[in-house]
Amino acid sequence: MVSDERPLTLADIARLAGVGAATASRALNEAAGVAPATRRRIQEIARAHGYVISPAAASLAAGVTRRVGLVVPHLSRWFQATTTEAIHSVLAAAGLDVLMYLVGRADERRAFFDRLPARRNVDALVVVGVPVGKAEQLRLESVGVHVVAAGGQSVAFPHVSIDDRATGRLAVRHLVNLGHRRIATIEAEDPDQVVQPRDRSRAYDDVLAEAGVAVDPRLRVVIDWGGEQAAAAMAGLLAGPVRPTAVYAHSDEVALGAIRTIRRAGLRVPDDVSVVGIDDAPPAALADLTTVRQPVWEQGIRAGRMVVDLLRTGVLADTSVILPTELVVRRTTAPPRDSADAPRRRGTRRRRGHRGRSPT
Amino acid sequence: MVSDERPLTLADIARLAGVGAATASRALNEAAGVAPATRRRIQEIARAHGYVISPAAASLAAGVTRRVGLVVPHLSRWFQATTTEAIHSVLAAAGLDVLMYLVGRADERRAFFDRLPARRNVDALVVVGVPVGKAEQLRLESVGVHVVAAGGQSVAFPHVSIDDRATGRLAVRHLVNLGHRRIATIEAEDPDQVVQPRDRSRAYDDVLAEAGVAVDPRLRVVIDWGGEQAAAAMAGLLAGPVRPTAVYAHSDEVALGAIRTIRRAGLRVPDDVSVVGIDDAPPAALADLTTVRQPVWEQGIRAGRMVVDLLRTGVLADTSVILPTELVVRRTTAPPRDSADAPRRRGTRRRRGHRGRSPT
DNA sequence: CTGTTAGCGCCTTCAT
DNA sequence: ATGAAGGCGCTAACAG
Repeated sequence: MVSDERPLTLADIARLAGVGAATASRALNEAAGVAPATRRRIQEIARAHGYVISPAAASLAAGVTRRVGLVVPHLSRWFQATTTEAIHSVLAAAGLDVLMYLVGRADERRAFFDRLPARRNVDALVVVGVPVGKAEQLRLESVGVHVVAAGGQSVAFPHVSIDDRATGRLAVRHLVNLGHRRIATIEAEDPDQVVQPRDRSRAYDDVLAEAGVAVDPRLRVVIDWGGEQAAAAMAGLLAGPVRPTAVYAHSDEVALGAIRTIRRAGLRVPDDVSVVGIDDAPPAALADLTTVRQPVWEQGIRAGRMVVDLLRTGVLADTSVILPTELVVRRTTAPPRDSADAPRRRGTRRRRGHRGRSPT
Repeated sequence: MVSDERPLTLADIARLAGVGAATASRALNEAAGVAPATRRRIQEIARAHGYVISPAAASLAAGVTRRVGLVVPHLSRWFQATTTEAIHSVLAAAGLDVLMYLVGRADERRAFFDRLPARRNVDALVVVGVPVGKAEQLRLESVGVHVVAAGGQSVAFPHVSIDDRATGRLAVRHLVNLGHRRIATIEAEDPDQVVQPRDRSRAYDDVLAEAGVAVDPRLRVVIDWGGEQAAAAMAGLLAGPVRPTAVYAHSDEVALGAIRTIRRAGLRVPDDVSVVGIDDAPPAALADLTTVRQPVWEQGIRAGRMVVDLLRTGVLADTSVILPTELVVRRTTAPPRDSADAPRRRGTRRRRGHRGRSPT
């Protein structure tokens, strides 16, 4: 078994190549000031002997870690998982290692910023969907780690995200355009306060006001993020005094939960109730859900690039990147059946395909 | 404001506390041999000054990284994301940092094992759902990093997983017990070869054989993993010469895709076609899908503990942990409908439907 | 219990 | 273009 030999050091390689350690170091790091032939020879020897640099030593000597911390609440959430993958792909391509910090619970987040494990452990931090307060920001800055935010609204840092208000408007506007007036809204609040759905809620008020529809508080329900909670909320809505002809959900997950309840109640989607979500996560397509798509992968890519740029140059051209969203019409929305709610036309059932943008 | 001051070192803290560096080191590392009062004082000073140890220096001196590498194909897959979260929670609690290596594509995996970027970067590796061949195993061992596998069938390493064959049997047996005989199977193969569905396929043959039902190759279809592919496959099945009364899908994702197609075709689930999946991922509950639940979080926890034990003691009590799965009956499976009252589009050979009893 | 002394493996001026 | 030497910050023997 080979396992217990002392790993080769730079000095070993240098000796093998008949050069000094400094030259070996320069050669292996693609640093300037080495004769091409020498460099090749050294690299060849290193490769042949399976030499691997000691990150610890390099890090200690050079003062950089070549590591980036990824701070994210939950990987089980599609948005965060996808963003994380995208960020990782960019960082990995740039030769940076990714340290993962999962901070879903508030106490985990506090502990993270308290202990600042990232302090000397990473060169930069990417926070995905985590609220970073002013205090944390200062703390981070004073410690000299760069920070980039993705998918949140941490205006304090360079960030990339979508416009939540415009996104919500797309969804509600679609329902209004179909002729709906009794539109319920299921607002998902993150129990861990990670996501502030404020803007998605405002969008509802905006569009209803523009359409001259009074907001009926009985049609607004706030839940903890999650399909099950949404299902329960929908049950309440169906049992309530005002039955909605359409539902605006803050996410696909919520929308899907609502749909399950509607179907279980013997009602049909979209014939009896239309439902629209936000995200266009994979289950949305499988459930034929009308939703507003946000470019999740792209957000991660952009955030990753920001970090790489920051690490390379120390500065950033674009400090705020807002990506566009688009309505994806599938088969969970249709005009309301009851003509009292549909001034324009009676509900006709659509059979096939029909993907694409909505009548704005 | 933002300080460019040199970060405090252990020596600074030692001086501040009026002790030697060694004592300070011992105090901060909870190592034995420090007077309680002294220790408290040192810790207090360190905290007050916001001292943070330099991982690089500690690592270089001690020869361990206190980092664990997590090798996983995709975070966007529910199984892998959940397992990853679970593993992370255990490792974080043990004070270990987690380095993430995403190797979804075959070339990424090859590159990983070729270059072994983890080589001197981590103390151990957890591989989640990645096939590790004999060659890779030797490579890893020769480098002296511990390896634990989760959710795969890498018998070469300490591992935790489920029994895929038994799991598949649960699903198919359920359909058979309901009285189904024309059972289609949609087998999902990972295009990246990460998952080998062999055992889930065998389960189908097993149970059908036991039930005395001949396997009809026209009812077996193999696809690339994914809901969309499953939807297409289901369309093929419905258009085929033998219409199944039930479908056994290799995963929930596949099952959901199939259901969409069935519904779009104007058929009903489970009245016209029953569908069963595997996993019990969150969308399963939302879609009321009958499925076989596997304890994903638990698998991650167990794998994480294995690593921690390995790092602490160097050995492992249990080197192979197989966790149980269970059938979850929801509303996508039911006995086959009597052919007499089944409206058909094309004539099919009718077989006497054997009324099923209630599911187990 | 505590201090002193050596490195850990590499990068980086400085010479040459 | 290359080599020599110092030090990055910490831990692990040893002494005391």
